[in-house]
Amino acid sequence: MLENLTPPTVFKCLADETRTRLMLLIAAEGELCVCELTSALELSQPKISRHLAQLRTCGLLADRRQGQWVYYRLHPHLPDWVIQLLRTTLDSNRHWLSPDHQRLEQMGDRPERAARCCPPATS
Amino acid sequence: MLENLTPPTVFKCLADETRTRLMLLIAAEGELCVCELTSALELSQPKISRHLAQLRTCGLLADRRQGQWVYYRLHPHLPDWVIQLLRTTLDSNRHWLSPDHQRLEQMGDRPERAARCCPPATS
DNA sequence: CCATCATATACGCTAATCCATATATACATA
DNA sequence: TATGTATATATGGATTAGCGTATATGATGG
Repeated sequence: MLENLTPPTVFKCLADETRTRLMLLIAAEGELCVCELTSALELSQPKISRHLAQLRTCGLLADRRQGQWVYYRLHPHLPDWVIQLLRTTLDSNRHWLSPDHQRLEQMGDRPERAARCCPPATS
Repeated sequence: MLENLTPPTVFKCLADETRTRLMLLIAAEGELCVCELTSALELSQPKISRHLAQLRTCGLLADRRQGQWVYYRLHPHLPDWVIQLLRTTLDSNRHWLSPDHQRLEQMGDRPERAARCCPPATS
């Protein structure tokens, strides 16, 4: 699903309120785990998971598992125009995303994100 | 349908190959009539018309009638981030749109576009 | 008026999408 | 191995979206 990122494909991936909120929040924060996204969006875990899987399958998101948590980030090979598109949308719609953002900030017991800042010394 | 242009709304409007092609072609050309779009996209007239109506209803396009032809253009009150989004997408996907563009160029008997360049002298 | 061209809409159908609920998997800790 | 937490998927049903065909509307030129 790498180079199938034509414009309509990308728009279809984003054509759902839940998925747009997920993508913009992740674009703003860099990396978030499923439980953080579930809290921020106040939606059921299966619903969040299903939409994340869809975004992963179409190549917009990448995931990594760290312990019991799975973290999602923008796919590292995302074409530049898609990143620009997300930035533009994000920058002009902070107010629209702010409820999600606030719930994320106020969430207690957010898991530590160790692996990214302390990669293994070898290789 | 003016201020309902939230990100997911916009993405939903664009989440169809025909509508993306229509929007990008219009964004590139400024203004096109239904018959030009039908030729460029090589699709049936009702199909084109139906998608144009959808884009007009959700506020992305505006239309004007000139004689027997109806011209579509980007809606004049489109928020800036939507315009940017279209530009970004267009600039990085010219190759994807080029078959449509070529068929448009090669189309014979394209209607004259008089009204826009020669507005009435009064008012 | 009547015929024609351009465009819009109505109708019936199929296919895709989204959801809630239930269940499965993976990891951690005891 | 057994339990709990985090995440993923399967299933079935309801809604929506898109399509082709047929028809309606609206302007133009006899």
